[in-house]
Amino acid sequence: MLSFEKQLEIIKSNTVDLLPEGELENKLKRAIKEGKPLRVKQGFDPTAPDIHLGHTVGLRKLKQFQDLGHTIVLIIGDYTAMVGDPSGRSATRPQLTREQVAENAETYQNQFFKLIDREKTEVHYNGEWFAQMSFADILRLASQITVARILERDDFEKRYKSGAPIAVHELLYPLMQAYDSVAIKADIEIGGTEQLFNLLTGRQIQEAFGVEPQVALTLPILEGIDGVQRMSKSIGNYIGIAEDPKEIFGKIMSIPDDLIVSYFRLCTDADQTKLDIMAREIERGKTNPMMYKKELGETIIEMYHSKDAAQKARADFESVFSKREIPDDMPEIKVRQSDFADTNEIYWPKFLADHGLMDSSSKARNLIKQGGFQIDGEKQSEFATSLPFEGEHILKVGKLRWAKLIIN
RNA sequence: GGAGGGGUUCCCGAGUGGCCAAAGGGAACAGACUGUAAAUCUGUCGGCGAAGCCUUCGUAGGUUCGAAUCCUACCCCCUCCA
Repeated sequence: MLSFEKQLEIIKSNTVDLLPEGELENKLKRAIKEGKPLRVKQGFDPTAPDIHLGHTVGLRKLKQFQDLGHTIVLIIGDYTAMVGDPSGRSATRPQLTREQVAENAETYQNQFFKLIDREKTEVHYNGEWFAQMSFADILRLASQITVARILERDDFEKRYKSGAPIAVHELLYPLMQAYDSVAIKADIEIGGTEQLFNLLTGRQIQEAFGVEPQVALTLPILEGIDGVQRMSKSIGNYIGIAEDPKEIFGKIMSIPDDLIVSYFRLCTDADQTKLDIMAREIERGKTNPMMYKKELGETIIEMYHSKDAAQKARADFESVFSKREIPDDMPEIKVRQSDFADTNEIYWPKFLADHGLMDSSSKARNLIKQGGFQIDGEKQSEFATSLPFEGEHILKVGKLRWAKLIIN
């Protein structure tokens, strides 16, 4: 094990809250002295099966603990998923069925262990204890906290005041998460800043059940690629680690520039010195933010896929978007001249819609009007091309869609 | 059980008899610009081979020359009082 000071430094990096003051120090000292690793918990509800960069902030912190020799305890919240964490939510979440949860949990775990050493991780489903509980047990648990206390939370308070509905089972969520900490005797629990209440409730409930209270460690919340809301699958502003490298690279390139540094900080191993230099250079306009964004894209793809994939994704992006080259793989559309014999021309709006390049011919017509349709690199301003039209042609529809048209 | 509020185009949200394919915002898309799929600006944003027509405002009927707007029934959601 590393020295106390060194460990503390690593653990504290990037954290927002570490409560209560000084308690981590005590636990850590004791752990080192007794050679007994800390039990570090984080739970995930398998509400959606894909892990995205937002999740990796916590997972990477767990990894640090793991590398320091501590024990990671992963809770897969199959029961809590049936409630849906109300944290930061303004509406009741849809409840999932057992089947959906089981399915998601499976996919989820496979992705977990891209970051964390499977061998050294303890995995629990919270169904392990919740499925056993009787109604009397639930009452006992529920009696440990007051409604006022739960309603203190920002999100509930807002919903309550604004008259938005709060279902009773939602009130149970913090207690369930807290009880997880009792069940696995967590020393530390990790979560995003919006989890602070849940984490602190954990302490209270642990105490009530005679377990030493955990330390609450919160991490910054990663913004989604829209740069506004937190990264979340349901909002659709996420980058999944299992996504296609090209897709990841593209999404990274589309994040607002002022997110670059925080993405580097929270999602990569870049050290503080590098982050400082980067922030300064971007601010002074010394380096084009694009350079860092590309580096970010490569770094992240390399972490979850491979160096090759990273380089390829970058090269593809550069050729298609920077140099405006034609991509090497594009769908082919094969047609015959005789297909258009009745009008003796190809009417593009309909053609593009029929071949799935546009949603509808109205939209296609607009796109052509706006100059977004090219044949062999030439903007088309006419809706139709008269017939004899043969051979291979490259169609560019908007900025992203390409197709090779083969007519004979 | 009682009283009240509401369901509008991808989302939020205006609209209370014609001027409404429906304000505004967001998202999305396109163009310009840029060594970014960033930022910014402009435009488009139900469907139809452009006129004009067709289908949309919870569902089903009805009133009217004409309904998102009025009436009836039904479904769903929410709040408050008990």
